[in-house]
Amino acid sequence: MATIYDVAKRANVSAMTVSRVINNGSSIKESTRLRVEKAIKELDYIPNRSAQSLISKDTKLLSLLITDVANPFFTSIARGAEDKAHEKGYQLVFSNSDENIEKETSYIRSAVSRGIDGMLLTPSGDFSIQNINILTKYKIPFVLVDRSLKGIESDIVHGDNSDGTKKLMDHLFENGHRTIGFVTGPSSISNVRERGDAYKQFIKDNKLPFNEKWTFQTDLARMQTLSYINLLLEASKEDRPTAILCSNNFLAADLVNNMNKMGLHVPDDISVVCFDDPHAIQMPNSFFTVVNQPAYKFGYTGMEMLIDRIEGKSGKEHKEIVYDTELIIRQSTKKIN
Amino acid sequence: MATIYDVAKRANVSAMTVSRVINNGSSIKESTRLRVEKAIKELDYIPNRSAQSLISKDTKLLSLLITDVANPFFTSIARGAEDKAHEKGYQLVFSNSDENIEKETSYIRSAVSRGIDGMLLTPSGDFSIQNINILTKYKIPFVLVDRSLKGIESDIVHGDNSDGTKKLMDHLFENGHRTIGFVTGPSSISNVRERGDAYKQFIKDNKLPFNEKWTFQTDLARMQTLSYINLLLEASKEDRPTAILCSNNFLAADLVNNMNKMGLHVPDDISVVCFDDPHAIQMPNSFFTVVNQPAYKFGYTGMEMLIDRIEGKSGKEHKEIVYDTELIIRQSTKKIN
DNA sequence: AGACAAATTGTTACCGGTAACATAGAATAG
DNA sequence: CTATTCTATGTTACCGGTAACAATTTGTCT
Repeated sequence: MATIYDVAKRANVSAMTVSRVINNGSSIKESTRLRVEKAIKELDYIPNRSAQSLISKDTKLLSLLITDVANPFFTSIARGAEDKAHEKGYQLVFSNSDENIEKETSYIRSAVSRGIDGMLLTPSGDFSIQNINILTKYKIPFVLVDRSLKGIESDIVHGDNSDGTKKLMDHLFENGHRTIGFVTGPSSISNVRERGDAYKQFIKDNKLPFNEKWTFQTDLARMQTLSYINLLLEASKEDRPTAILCSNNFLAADLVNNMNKMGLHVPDDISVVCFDDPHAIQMPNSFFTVVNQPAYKFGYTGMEMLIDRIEGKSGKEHKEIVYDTELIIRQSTKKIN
Repeated sequence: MATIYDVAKRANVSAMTVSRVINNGSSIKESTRLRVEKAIKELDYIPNRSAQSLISKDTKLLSLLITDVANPFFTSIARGAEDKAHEKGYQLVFSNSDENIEKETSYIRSAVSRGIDGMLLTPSGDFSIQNINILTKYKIPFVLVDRSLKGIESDIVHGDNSDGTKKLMDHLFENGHRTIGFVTGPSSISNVRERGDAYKQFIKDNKLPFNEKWTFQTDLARMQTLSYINLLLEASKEDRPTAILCSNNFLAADLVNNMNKMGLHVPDDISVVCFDDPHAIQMPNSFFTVVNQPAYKFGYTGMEMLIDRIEGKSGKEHKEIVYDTELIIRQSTKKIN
């Protein structure tokens, strides 16, 4: 690997002059510049970023910490984030926390160690605050995506969870559903809470029957929807909810896959709706009725906010961007009498 | 940001001793180790990887260069690659080349500049060889995924394209299809060639009618399937293929989406099959009949090969891993008389 | 106790860049 | 024609670690 000294020697100048040529520093004689550029080309010289970072304190490296790229929602975030990062000359390290706080901690520590310039992240839950504190301690700018953190002031991009939930509930209500179940994640996640609150609010506002039993809270990493399904199967048909709201696409896919296995049919036996499309691209014959969030924009805009902050282009106060959701009616819901 | 010298001063030892404690170097007195560890904790010291890399010549950073994370096939590769990388203590920079050679070049150059230890990549096409040469020049280990490169010897993971194509064609043939169209990408991509060859071979072997007209080659980035559909619509029903083989999931989704818009129905008017699922997770009511490749394994195993090579655990000869494909029959195909 | 080996810790130099300051030669001014 | 200011380039030191070697302390053995 050629170093700046190799180039310097070959061009018969000092390393400093080479450095100036590379960073189009001031006052280089044309003939010198040409000689240096020739040497650079001949040696295929590429500057060593570690050495540069050691001085400049920046790395042009950003970190994207999401729970799982395989989830199309996060895939789109990742794609959006990478697009903006690339646009601005940054590169992106990505990590999957799998909703696991230890994994999150370890990723954040290595990101800091690597000297990343900033981080775009979806915290696994409120306990992630301890991890955020590492970032704060090291003065590393960060932007939250999709989930806020109790008591943490920061730039953030997310969707309108209350309104999204309401859209889903409205749709079910308009289709005759009155007993609506709720399958969701751990309440340490802000959007789970917000969606849960909106769900309860809707039930209250519309004086729907409420039975704690039909609310099922599960781990987002290994969703145990089967036990919920067993509960459904044990209940008499009249007691059963006629529709279920899932707070998350993966949960919904898992739920319906398992329902099929157990002989419960969607939407004939029960309607199912959820947040976020379970597929990244537009598909013919899509199944789920969803409230979709502009995940790509989450990533793209979040990254933009992050870079603005890194480059000192944002004010002291923190920005919050809330995107509208869009109801897409498909095959997983059905009108009932 | 605390440095090793800050820790050293606080613990009343030399920087070297701190370094030894961190890397559990030999012979440190227990009392010293404790004192140093205390100082590390108190200062929240995290070693600076740029400084370490400058000496060690490694960065524990790997690069994953794929064409598009948003494509579920690549999403799964990314997830598999990240899992293995994390297991082995590496972090992953990811980039989307979008089948664009210039983008690929620029990504590779910055990866080299960054001092990545190795690269896992899906080259955009045979012209990517010039980019591979940069890696070779800098002696950076790499592993190819999904696509090989004419005349380049390297570690590689991919699926069995010929057999996969044959499975798809067999399925169509068994369902009565005789005139089968082919929608594919540019022939500079190895798997496109292999699938195309297998397609032609099948037609020859089974003495099926062949009409060049029903083979459509398009850019994988902006797929212009509409013009193909217009061709179909112009032809009389008898001349039209009764089934189409797409060499790629995105192409198939785009094709069918556009067909729906134009009033051609799948599978009633025409059957469609393709390589790779257009969704990353198992979905109820999936639409496409596909030949699936174990994309996650592509990423996971590819990364394993890469790390083995980096760490000098692989022999001189290059390894090629070929995975079997799996035919999954769903709704996009139909038996005809 | 003295000699030597082992254990523990320190010193120096260097990795590959660049900031800050220094210097030589050319251009401009008086 | 000398003083002064640019212009172009070089020198030195340092970023934060660690390898290699040096020095000191402690332990072991006869």
